Amino acid sequence: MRVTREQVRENRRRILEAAGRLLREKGFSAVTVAEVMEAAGLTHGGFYGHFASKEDLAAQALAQALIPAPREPGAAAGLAGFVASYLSAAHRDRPGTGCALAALGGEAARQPAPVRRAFTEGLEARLSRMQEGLPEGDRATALAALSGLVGALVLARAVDDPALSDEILAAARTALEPLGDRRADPPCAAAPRTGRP
Amino acid sequence: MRVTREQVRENRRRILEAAGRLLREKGFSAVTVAEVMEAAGLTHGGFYGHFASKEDLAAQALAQALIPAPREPGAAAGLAGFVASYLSAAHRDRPGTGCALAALGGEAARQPAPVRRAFTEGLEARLSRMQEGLPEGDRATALAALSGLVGALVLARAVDDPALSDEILAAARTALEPLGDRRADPPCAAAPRTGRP
DNA sequence: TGTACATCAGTGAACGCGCGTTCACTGATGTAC
DNA sequence: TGTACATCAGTGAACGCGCGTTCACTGATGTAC
Repeated sequence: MRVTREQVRENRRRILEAAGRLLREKGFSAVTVAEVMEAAGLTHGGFYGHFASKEDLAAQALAQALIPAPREPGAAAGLAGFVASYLSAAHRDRPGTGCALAALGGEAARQPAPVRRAFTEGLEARLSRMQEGLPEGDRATALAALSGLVGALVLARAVDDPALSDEILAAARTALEPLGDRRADPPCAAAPRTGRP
Repeated sequence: MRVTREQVRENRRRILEAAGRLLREKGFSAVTVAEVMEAAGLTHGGFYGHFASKEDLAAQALAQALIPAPREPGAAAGLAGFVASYLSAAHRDRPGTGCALAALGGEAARQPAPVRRAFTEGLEARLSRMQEGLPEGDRATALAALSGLVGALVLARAVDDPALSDEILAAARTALEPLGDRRADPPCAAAPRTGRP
C-alpha cells in the first residue's frame, strides 16, 4: 500500500542506516538485500523502488557511514581523544557503528567503482579531520597515523586470541600517543614511541 | 581415474597453492571451489577427496600462505628492506602473492574458527620475525609497525585514486623508516618520523 | 618378475539451497475538479 | 471543503542463476599371490 512521501523518505533513511550497520558487521558479500530490508522493517520486494541494485545501496550506505559523526558523549577532544576511542575495545567489539574504513577496507579494494569512490571520498574526509589536529596540517603524518589506526583495528578484530587483540590495540595506542600532544617544534615530532612514556 | 600417490600429493599441493593465491586476490567469499580446482588443473568433483569443505581449504590455504617466504631475490636484508618491499607498488598491485594479513585481515574477523586460528598463528609468526630485527626484541614496536604496514597496504589498495594510493604508501614508508636503522640506545627510538629525513 | 583383482583419485552430472531481481497485485495517498 | 479517481510504495510469490556438496561411474594404480 502507498505511504506518505514523508514515510518514503523515512523508509529510505532506515534502509541506508540498516545497510551501513550490517555492511560493517558482516561485509559486502555476506549482507543480503532481504536482510537489510527486514532490519529496516520492510519486505524485500520494495527495495528496488529505493535503489537500483545491491551495489548501488552499498555505495550509498558506505558514503553515509563514512560521514564523520559528531563526537560521542564521553569521548575526549582532539586527536588524542580520537586515537584513544578508535583503539578502544568498545570500538573493536562494535564494528556496526564503528569506522567503515577498518570494517570494509579489505573488501573495498575488490568492489565495483561506485563503492571504491565512496570509500576514497570517505578516507579523504577523515584525513582532513585528522590534519586539522596536527601542526601545519601535516598530511603525511595524518596518513601514516590513519594507516596505523586502521591496521591495528583490522588485526585486533581478526585475531582469535583476546589477549593478543588487546596487546595490538595497546601497542598502537602507545605508538600513536605522541600525536596527541605534539608541540610546534618538537625534538622528535609525531614520533610513535616504543614503550614507557 | 586413479593416479599415483605422488600425483595425489602434487595435486593437493597445487590446490592449496591456487587457493592461497585466489583467496588473497578475491577474498574468501568470492572464491569458488570450482574455480580453485580449475586453477589447479582438476575438476571440482575431486575436491572433497582432499578437503572436508571449502572452509577447511580456506583455513589450510591461509596457514600455508602465511608461512614467511624466503626473501625475494632483489629485496634488501633486514627490517628496512622488509618495510620497503612491503610498502612497494609491486606488493600493492600483486595481492595474490603478497601478505595474507593485509589481503584477508578484514574478512578474517568474520570467518569460522579454523580460519581465524590460522590467521592468528600466521600473525604471530610474522611478529616473531619482525621482533628479531629490533633491539631487545621490542614486541610492542613490532606490533605497531605491523599494524602500520597492514593498514597502509589495505588503504592503498582500497582507494581508487592512484596518486592517493602512492601517497599512502610513501607516508607509511617515511613513518616506519627509522625502524630499519635503529641503534642500541637512540634518542628517538623507533620513531616513525614526519617528513624530511 | 608376471598376472588378476581390489582399491580409490578423479570425472562430470545432478541436487538443493540461497540470493538478487522481477512482477502482478493491493490499497492508501495525493490530486483534479 | 468534499468527492472520485489516478498514482505508486510496499507486498510476497516466483524466477533464474550460481555455488557448495554429493554420487555413480571410470580406469589407472597398487598389491596379493
